[in-house]
Amino acid sequence: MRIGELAQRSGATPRQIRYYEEQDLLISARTHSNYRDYDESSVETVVQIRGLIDAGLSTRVIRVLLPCVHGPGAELPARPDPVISALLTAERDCLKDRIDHLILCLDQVQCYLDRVEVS
Amino acid sequence: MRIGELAQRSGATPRQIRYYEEQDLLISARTHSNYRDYDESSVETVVQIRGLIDAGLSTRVIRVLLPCVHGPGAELPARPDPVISALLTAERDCLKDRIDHLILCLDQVQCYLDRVEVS
DNA sequence: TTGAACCTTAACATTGACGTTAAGGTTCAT
DNA sequence: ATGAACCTTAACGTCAATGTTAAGGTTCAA
Repeated sequence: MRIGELAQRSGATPRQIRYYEEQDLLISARTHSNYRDYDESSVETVVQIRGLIDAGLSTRVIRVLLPCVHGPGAELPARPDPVISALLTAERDCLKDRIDHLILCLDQVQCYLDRVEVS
Repeated sequence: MRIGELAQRSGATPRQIRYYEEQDLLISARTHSNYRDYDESSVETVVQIRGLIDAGLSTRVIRVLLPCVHGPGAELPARPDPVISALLTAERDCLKDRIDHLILCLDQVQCYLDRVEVS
């Protein structure tokens, strides 16, 4: 599929998709006329990226996370890189903190809404 | 306390604190010499703001959330504004999605780390 | 075969959340 | 009473993620 369809189906803009490719989060084949050509799995990938970016992660971090975020069946690196592992461990801790904070925030917002609703 | 102390105790920079004030997330009294003057509760507030911004929320959203995020004992508006409520409801749903996404991501990163660790 | 709707690269513009610098006033220990 | 360490406003710089525009090539239905 071409970039327009991928954009529609993933909820991103073509500009964003091109940017993600530029940042090495995504690759594309090319048609004979140099149009980007995507397969079905790209939709899922772009949705993933959008979710992570919306969650506040940078493309730099996503670049590292993404290969590990394709389900428990994803390919493992032949020789696991300790630098990557350290980076991911740090990022995991960061994610935990972020999640805790958001949950706290969510609870408080919900609490507020409950009180307003009832009154 | 003055801005330097608040910065130290909250873990923010003076620049950030001034920015939050500019964005109406924070207010300050002034000394006779026009220095910003904060009370103890400001520390907590700035920490809150930092957490929310780190979590990916914008100051525009935080401006609405913040009055509702001061614990279950916070003051309720005299006449609850339906526009605010709607905004908060939308933001709550957004937070839920964000949290779900992050948890999924965390699980996958953890799963990856587990597999690398064991090998 | 043409024109509307797509695609390409390149480049400049914008936005949010700051950092940094400049030019000056304040506080306080010595 | 002075100098270091604070504070003020104002303004310009930066960075990531994206919008926007320009100048063109491609596809396809009428």
